[in-house]
Amino acid sequence: MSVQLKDIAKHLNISISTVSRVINGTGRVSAETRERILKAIKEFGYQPNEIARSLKRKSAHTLGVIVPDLSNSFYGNVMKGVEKVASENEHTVIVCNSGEDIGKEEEYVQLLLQKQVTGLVIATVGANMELFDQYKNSGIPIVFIDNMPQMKENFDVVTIDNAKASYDLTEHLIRQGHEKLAIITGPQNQSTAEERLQGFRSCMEQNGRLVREHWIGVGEFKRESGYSIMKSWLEQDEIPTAVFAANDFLLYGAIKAIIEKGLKIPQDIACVCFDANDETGLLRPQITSIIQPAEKIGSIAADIIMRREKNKDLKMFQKVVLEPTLIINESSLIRKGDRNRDE
Amino acid sequence: MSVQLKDIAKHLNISISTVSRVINGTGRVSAETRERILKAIKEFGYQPNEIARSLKRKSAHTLGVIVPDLSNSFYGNVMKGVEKVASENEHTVIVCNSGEDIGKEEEYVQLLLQKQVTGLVIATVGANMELFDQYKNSGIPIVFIDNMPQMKENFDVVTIDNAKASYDLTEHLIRQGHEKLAIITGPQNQSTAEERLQGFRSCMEQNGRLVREHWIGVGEFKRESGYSIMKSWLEQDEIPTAVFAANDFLLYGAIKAIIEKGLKIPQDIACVCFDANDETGLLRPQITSIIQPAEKIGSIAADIIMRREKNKDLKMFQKVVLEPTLIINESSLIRKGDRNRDE
DNA sequence: TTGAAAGCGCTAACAC
DNA sequence: GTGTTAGCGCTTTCAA
Repeated sequence: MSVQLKDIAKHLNISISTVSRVINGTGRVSAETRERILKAIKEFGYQPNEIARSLKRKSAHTLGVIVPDLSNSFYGNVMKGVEKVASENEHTVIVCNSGEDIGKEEEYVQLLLQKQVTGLVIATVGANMELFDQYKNSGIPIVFIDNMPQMKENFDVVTIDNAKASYDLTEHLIRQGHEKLAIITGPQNQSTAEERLQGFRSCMEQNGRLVREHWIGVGEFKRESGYSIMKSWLEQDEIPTAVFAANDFLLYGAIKAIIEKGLKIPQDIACVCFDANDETGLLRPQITSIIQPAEKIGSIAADIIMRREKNKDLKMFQKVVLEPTLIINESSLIRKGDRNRDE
Repeated sequence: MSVQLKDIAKHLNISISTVSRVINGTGRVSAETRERILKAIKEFGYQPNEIARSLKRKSAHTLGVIVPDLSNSFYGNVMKGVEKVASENEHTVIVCNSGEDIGKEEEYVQLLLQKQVTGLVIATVGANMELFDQYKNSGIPIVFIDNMPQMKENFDVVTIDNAKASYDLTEHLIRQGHEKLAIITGPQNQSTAEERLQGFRSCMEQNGRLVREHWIGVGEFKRESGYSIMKSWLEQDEIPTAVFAANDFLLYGAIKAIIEKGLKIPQDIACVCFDANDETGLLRPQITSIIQPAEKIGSIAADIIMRREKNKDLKMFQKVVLEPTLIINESSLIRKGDRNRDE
């Protein structure tokens, strides 16, 4: 495998450790030999073998990240944040795409453990705690983002207050005069989906609104789910005047159904959701949405790991709760007298 | 570092190598000892140290990927494809975000080399070949996607025919009756940007159209570039009737300028671009665009590396040219009599 | 069928 | 200042 320490040591007729010293800038070496070594290194195109270094130092200088969907721009931004901080700290990052498959997630957790990652950042799609037990006694820090496991007390967490954000979003709809609210959320074993429903519920109750159980749709955080759930509602006699979707894809699907039915947004049905971050500026209608600071979530998560690496015996766990942004747009704004009631 | 081979060997009073054998399923071991070992492994929660394995086998079972922007969904999809194939072959993938910074890209190339990656997939932002020289004699395969370096003969490549796709897109505009075409492209040291301009040019010439040099805008593959270039054109007396953007962000910016000016798409200015893959279904106008098979690009690139790993002495390099899809949408379709000429 | 031992490429204690 | 040497945790000959 190409050129290594001993090659250049032999070439210069000096010991391997002297060469190592100048490479690592550790210990003293005479200016003269240093020169010769540096020259030889360049000449030979020597590159230290990071695997060997990692084995020796017992750290791969690597973070592991597991997300449900790499092509989703929310996670893309999370990755960007993680990568940035990792790189600033001379670490690399291994990405794993669980595809929302809990089995796959589990394999990855294991694999990353074996790869001796410095820490793990994970947007889990389950709530299974046993999975993470091995991490606890391996001493490898693990930071949860987005979805939380049940026993989050023993781990670091960086997230937003989903219930509160959901409450605010719901309140916005109620303030707009809506009585008939429907919600489409995701798998209830994912905490985000569950907390967003909770926030919706508590706001409705707080405001004396009736939550109609048949207008609680549970889908898969995908466009198809949003579409079919909305479609089924639209086939009934009474339809909601406002729809809250727990993420953007669910809403895009719902909107498709609404448009196909010939209804107007927001006049017939107002729409709001999480994560509709419009990077194009061309979405129509423009969506009222809770925007999470995705990149920041990633960078803070990575930062926590870096901190733990420097301070191994940190016993306290932290829960970082970031502030999302509520962006109010045309999809939920009713101009006076502009509304067609459906009955 | 937690439990290791020697621990369970000692516990069972057998040799380390026997334990290794049952873990790897290599060599014969009596059924009885195998049982005892398996039991102990489970009991101890033993996890093999992949770093040590990698050092021994001289392969990290890892792919390196360098992309300009992880939050861009095109690259997100590429990553997804790479990760999928890597995972199927029991490899992990290290991601690096160059941020379109050639210096950073260079550092990453070096770093990944040191990390002993099995192969490198890169969407380079430069055309600098020296950078990749070290790879050549390290024997680590490198696959270029998206942007190509100058001397692509010595490397594998998976891409689309940018010039042809660009030609087709331009031809579509000409067929729509446009005479005054403008193009906004990216940095000319990126082959995609350059080839797309080339394709535009050759189509214009082929069709006897004059290419107006002041309507060739060169920006940065970002929304701001598209906006400012378009804006400057709109401030002049004569404005184009059609705009071709070399990627989606450039176009989104251009559209912003067009709308601000009070002009209509496509009636006043028709718009087309590369990579406007609308996953929301809500973009208005819907964009006529060349869509690249991003995930497939990633998976094929990874596949090439996996193949090279199995067949080290493969001397031939391959150039895989994938077929993109031209999606024709309202942003460039003129209904008869619907056009306002600007002079 | 099992064990001893060499060694993957490097770092770091320890000696000179 | 420089060299010798003992590992890091594992796989894999080679012997027994």
